[in-house]
Amino acid sequence: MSIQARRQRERAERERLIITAARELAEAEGWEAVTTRRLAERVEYSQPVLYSHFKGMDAIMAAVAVEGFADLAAELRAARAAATDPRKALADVSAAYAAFAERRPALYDAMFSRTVDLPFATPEAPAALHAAFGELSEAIRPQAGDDDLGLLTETFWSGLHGLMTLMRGGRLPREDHDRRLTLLISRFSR
Amino acid sequence: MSIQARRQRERAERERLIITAARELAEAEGWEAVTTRRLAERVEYSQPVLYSHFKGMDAIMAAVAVEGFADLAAELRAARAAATDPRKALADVSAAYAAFAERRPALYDAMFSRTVDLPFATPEAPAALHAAFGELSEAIRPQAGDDDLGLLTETFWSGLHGLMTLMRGGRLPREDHDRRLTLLISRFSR
DNA sequence: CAGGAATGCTAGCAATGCTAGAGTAGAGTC
DNA sequence: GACTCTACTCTAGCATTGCTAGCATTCCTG
Repeated sequence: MSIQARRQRERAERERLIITAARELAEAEGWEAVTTRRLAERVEYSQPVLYSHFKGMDAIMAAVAVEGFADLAAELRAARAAATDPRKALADVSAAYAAFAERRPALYDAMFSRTVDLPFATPEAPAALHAAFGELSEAIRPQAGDDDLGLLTETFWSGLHGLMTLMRGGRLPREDHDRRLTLLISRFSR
Repeated sequence: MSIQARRQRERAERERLIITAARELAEAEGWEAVTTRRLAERVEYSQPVLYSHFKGMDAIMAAVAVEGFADLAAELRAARAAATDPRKALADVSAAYAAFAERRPALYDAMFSRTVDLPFATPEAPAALHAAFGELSEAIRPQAGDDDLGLLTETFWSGLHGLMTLMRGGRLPREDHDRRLTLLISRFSR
């Protein structure tokens, strides 16, 4: 029994190692640089080991994304907790979201842009994703009025997501980012 | 002289052929199915011919994107022209944008999601892109108030783009799309 | 009807995701 | 304490990718 437990523990540790290595590699050089060979070399195992843990590269990316949800949720929560009044809370949470996307673009892509095999808009979605979404919801709740809070959160989130992806793809000039963000918030405020 | 002219014409035709084939292949099976070999087979030339026209696959995708800007601009213009009052114009143009993204997802990705080597937020950007952006601008102008029209257009566009990409990536439930779109428009209306 | 230049093809390279099968530990049994 | 057997990891390889070098061929020019 104890031997099996130790093996399971070692396996879990190695899985974490793989996920961390994949994330670090992606954040350092982008997802296109995360190949099975380079990842295997980094964790000092052969490629087939990766496949004993994950179905394929997509599954590895999904695991990285799940980690990212927790990080994002924590940062949004911190931003909301530090804010004094509701209006500032929305601005601060939005700024935290934007900062996260800017600071960790590869991680953000795995979470929100790349096609990964994860449940999103269902109860089975990762708990951390619900947590992050909940932070956005609470931040915008004071501005909901008669609108459905869930729908409003989704729509505001779309605005944030669109701003970040279009800017990062070179479709929007960087220098106006702050003004666009302010404009988005003001239009979503009653 | 005439011979050179004919050759140039034939070359241009073949280039169009390549672009069209790439777009059709992408729209039928997605961009990951557009490989140099399949594309070459489709246009009934060998692979190196593609490289005599384009620097690589990215450049082919960029050419497809430029074609797409013209299509989108035309559809937005038609929607705006058919609308009776300003409020309806914004709704119709937004719906046309969403319909375009839904109907031609691969084309939309090349235009707005994939990283392609094209100038966007500069005067050198494709004229058709400016045209499409201009349609959005005119549609939202009545709602601008004291806000800068360019920034407002960019921000509203980000909202549309975010809605479509998140929904298509499975991050937002499809069934609420219309309500989210309505909500976005209402928040951007004065 | 030759000479030459443009043009398209065959063949191949390095790298990709993924897998089959061999080899090697270490755990359980007498 | 020796032995079998299971579980695990690695080497080697497949099919496919984007891209390129160098050879044929074709067609225009004089």
